[in-house]
Amino acid sequence: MEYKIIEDGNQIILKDMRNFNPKHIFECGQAFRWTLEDDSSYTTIAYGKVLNVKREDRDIVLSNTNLDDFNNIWYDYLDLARDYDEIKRELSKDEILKEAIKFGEGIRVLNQEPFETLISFIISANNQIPRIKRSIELIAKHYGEKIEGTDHYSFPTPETLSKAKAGDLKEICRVGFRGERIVETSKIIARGDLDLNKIFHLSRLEGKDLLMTLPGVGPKVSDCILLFAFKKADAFPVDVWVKRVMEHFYLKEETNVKLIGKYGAKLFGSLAGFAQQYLFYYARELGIGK
DNA sequence: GGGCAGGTCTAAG
DNA sequence: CTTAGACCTGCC
Repeated sequence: MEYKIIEDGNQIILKDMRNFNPKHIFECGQAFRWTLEDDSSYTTIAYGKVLNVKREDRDIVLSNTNLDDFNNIWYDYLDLARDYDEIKRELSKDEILKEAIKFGEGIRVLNQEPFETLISFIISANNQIPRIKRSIELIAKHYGEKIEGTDHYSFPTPETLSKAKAGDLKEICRVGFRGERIVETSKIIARGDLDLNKIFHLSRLEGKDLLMTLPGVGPKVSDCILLFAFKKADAFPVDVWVKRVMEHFYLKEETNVKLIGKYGAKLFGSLAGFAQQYLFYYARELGIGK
């Protein structure tokens, strides 16, 4: 580990932290509960806690936390055990990825909570980031628990969401036609008919088959959940942006998403998920194909 | 006002 | 097994 960890009051400071750019990490479409503050730091609610993250020169400052939470929660959540220099070195053998990495050099893939990730990406279907974020905040506010001493709310449990009315989700939380899918999926999880934690021990393809039995979870959403919550780094979610960037730089012709998914998985192998994040950020920054 | 956005589901071919 | 159409919503 090339950086140093320092505890200072309610802060944890990662000294000389490389491969960690908050904008790249929190605005690359993998997480929806990070908000940009006036001081250009980012705040999130996860694992029932509120965390603020700020880059200060060469350091990353995590505020409103302590060493215990850092070790038990944030170290894994922020994927701090992973060697991104090595990943970038490997992926840079590909000339296009080498360019993409220049844009999103500070990207990391977060390890998020399974149920929240599941519901969040059901909401993401045929949707836009600002609206996805708003719906998730509204769901937390109406169905989650207030976090003591703050104005923030945790994301609700499967049990709570399984008792929600699809109509309320639609009218109050603005999720539209995804309301039924959210309730039905929550019921399946709450009943224990599908044990999400089991997926940690499955291969990507086995996990994908299991997730796709849930209402609202198709090929793209399942890959996102596998990558962002279950550490399946070989998952290669193909959304419209990845489709555009792959067609533009690699395939040179219109190609259906299923084929692009196979192509990416084969080309990038066990690092496909990281490649996808760099390419996604690159495509959006450049507005490729728009 | 019609079109479209970080897909999925359904009903057909 | 591949492929159109519909689908909530909010902003252009």
